[in-house]
Order: sequence, then C-alpha cells, then structure tokens
Amino acid sequence: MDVPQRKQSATTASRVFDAMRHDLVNGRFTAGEKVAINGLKEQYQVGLSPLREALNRLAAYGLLVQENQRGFRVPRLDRRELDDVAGMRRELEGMALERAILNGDAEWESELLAAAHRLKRADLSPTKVDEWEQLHTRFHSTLVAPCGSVWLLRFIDQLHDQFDRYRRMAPGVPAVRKILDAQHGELVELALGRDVKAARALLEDHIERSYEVALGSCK
Amino acid sequence: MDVPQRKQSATTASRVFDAMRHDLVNGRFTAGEKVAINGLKEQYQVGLSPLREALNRLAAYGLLVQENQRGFRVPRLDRRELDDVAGMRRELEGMALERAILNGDAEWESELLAAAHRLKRADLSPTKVDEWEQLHTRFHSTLVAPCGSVWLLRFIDQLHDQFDRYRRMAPGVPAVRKILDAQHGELVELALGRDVKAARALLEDHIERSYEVALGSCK
DNA sequence: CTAAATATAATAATCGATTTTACGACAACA
DNA sequence: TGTTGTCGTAAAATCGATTATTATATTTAG
Repeated sequence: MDVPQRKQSATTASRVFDAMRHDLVNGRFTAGEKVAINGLKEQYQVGLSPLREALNRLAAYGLLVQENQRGFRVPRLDRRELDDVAGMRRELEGMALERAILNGDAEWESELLAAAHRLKRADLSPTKVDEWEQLHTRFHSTLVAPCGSVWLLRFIDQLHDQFDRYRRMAPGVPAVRKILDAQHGELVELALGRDVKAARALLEDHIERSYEVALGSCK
Repeated sequence: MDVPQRKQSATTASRVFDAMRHDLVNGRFTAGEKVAINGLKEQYQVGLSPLREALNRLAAYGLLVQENQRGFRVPRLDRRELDDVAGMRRELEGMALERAILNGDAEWESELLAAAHRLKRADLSPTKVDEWEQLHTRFHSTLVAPCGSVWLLRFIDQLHDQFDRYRRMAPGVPAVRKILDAQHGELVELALGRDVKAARALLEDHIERSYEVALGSCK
C-alpha cells in the first residue's frame, strides 16, 4: 500500500502558495519589505511563472500587497490594521460560534474534544512551535466549523492568518499564554454545554487577550 | 488640465482581472463551464502569462474555482450558495451600516445623497444596464463606507460581487424592482436621521427582497 | 459485448528569453 | 542651491515554446 501522495497532483504554484502563506503567517518575511522575486525563485526552487501565480493569489488573499509595475510587498505591521482584524475576528468568530453551537452534532463534539486534547498535550518548546501553531489553528477552526456558512468560515480563516502574522511577530507573554490555554478547555465545556451566550463571551474575551499579546508586534 | 489616465499604467494582468471580474459578475460566462484559456487569450487579446495571473487572482477572490491540473471553472449557481451569500450580506452590511451611521460625517451625508440621486435618475433601459449597475453598486458601497473597518468593506464587496452574479442571471421582477428603488431613498432618509435600528432593519429587508429576485437564477 | 489497457489528442502548467517599466545617479540649467 | 532632464541599471511584466498531465478514442483481453 502506498500513501496517497500528500496533495494529489498539487501544482507547483499551489505548493509555493501554501509554503509562502505559511512563511508569511509565521513571520519568515520582514514586514514592509519588497519581495525579491528572483530571490524567491531560488528559495523555493521554482520557476518564474508558478511563483508569480502564487504571488498573485497571495495578494488577492491579503497576505501580500501588489503595486502595479513595482512588484509585491509584505504588508507592514500597522496598529490600526491589527485593531481592525481583531475586531472583525471577535464579530465573525462570535457569530460563527453561536451558530456552531446550535448546529453542531455529536460528531462535532467528539472532534472538538479531540482537537482540544491534542492542543493541550502539544508542547510549546521552540523546536515544535510550528506543530503547536497548527494544532491551535485546527482547534479554533473546529470550534466554529459547523456554523453552516462557507463564506463565514472563509473570512474567519483569512482573518486568522492576518492575526497570527501579528501574534507570531510579537514576543510571548507566558502569564497570558497560560490563561489563553485554560480558556481553550473552558470553551469546549461551554460549547458542549450548549451555553451560547457564555461561550461567545468567552471566545470574545479570548480574542481580546490574544490581541493584547499581538499588540507587542506593533511597537 | 488633463485627465489622469484612467488607470495609471495598469498592468495587463490587472486589466484582464478587472474586465473578467466585470464579465463574470454580469453573467457573460455560463455558470459551471470550464474556462477555455486559449479562447480567453483571443477574447481579451492578451498573452498567456498575464491571463493566468488574472485567473489566479479571480480564483482567490472567489469568482472562479481552480482545480489543480485541470484549469479553472465558472462556479455553478447553487441555491445553498446563494442562501449563504445573502445571509452573510444581511449580517455584514447590517453591521457595517450601524457603524457607518455612528461614524459618518457631513461629507458622507453629501456623498450619500449624491449617490442616491444619481441612481434614481439613471435609467434602466437595456442598453444602459451596466451604467445603472455601477451606480447601484456605488450607492450601496457609499452607504456603508464610513463603517471604520477596511476588512469589513472588503468582505462586503466580495459578497456583493457574488450576489450580483446571481441577481444578474435572474429574470427581472418589475414590481419588486420598484419597491427596491424606493427603499434606496428611504435608506438615505433613515441614515441621515441617524436611526440606526430602523436603517438596519430596512437594509436587511432590502437584501431579503433582492435575494428573492436573485433566487430566479437557480431554478 | 463489457471492461481494462493503451495510444492519441487536447489542454494545463512551466520554463527560458525578451520587452517594458521604474529607480537612482549624474549632469544641465535656472 | 534646487530643480529638471537624461541615461544606465535593475527589476517587473510579458511572450513564445516546451513539458507534463488529463481527457478521449481505440484497441484488446476476458
């Protein structure tokens, strides 16, 4: 038996898109810098056409800004932009969570418990941050998954990527991190208990606290 | 005095993106059809590279769907998709209108009046539909413009394009059209009167009625 | 006759090279 | 000194051709 190839016949452009998206969100690019296309060609070992196609997608997605005739730039870290992103996350994820709690079935409950458990067990040691981040993203997306709106989920993902770019640039705050981790468990409890109002309030508080940590990247 | 050239040195890819976005929203492509890249090359009189870059952006934007190794397709018209889009429009534009009414200044009031007036005066004769559509879009975007969130406006634009694709495919309903047109004026009144609740309720009703018209494209 | 296997045609994706545009240094002029 | 204009270089955008993949037609085995 052979493993079905990781992404069935992914195209070069898609692979570059995924890789760059990951690298942008995780702060591997300096905010505000101009993207050196020829440099990226070597960095990702690809040709110009698929690379440019990936850059175009990333710009449409909002992780790059495109200026006609003068290439692509990594967006600056801007306090007001972060305010906007965090505020929209509160609104949209709050809305999505309410709906998810109303719609979510037993299967969702199981997956949510599983996602929370995996996240709690994952360690946050410097070498495994990426893995932790992935589980964290997975947890939050599981939480709102059954909200019933594809577009809402799409917007939330997009905002999450924007937000994480700031958060990953910011210095960690262990004390707050501890609170945030605890809130993940509490969120699961409230969600399973179908306490719509309390769950939403907690999620909004969770985002608010994360926001305060993320602010550290704007100074 | 010379008119600053319409789009200062826009790139070929951007021009194609704009043109195709317009054509997709206005139903110049058959829903569900596979995009014949070589055909488009002739249709828009451009080479392959800028065309593909435009297609990639449109896919990231949601007006095309991209399937690795098998090109691009025009999304199908799907009843549930329309439900989702309309529902999200109600939520997000409602939210944006509330904020806009709280933030909007005198300049906004003027622009809103102007936009509403231009729309009312525009005729809807078959040859000038495009012009009317443009004024209509302009009106709705002016209405929510001072909501204070760039991301909210971005999502609203995106949803508007999605929605209009359905509406423009649907047969017109003159009786409803008349009501909708009247509502534009009422929206201005309520907005200028800073009646947040009533304005939001009316906007949501407005979207609901448009939705019922747009439904005609799914049968 | 049906279904799997193979060959063929169509088209998507990518590459390498060319053309076009912007940016910075320097010179000419006010 | 400050402004404007020109040139050279670097980079972005585009083109034309090639390669890889999928879809279609045809063959062949059961």
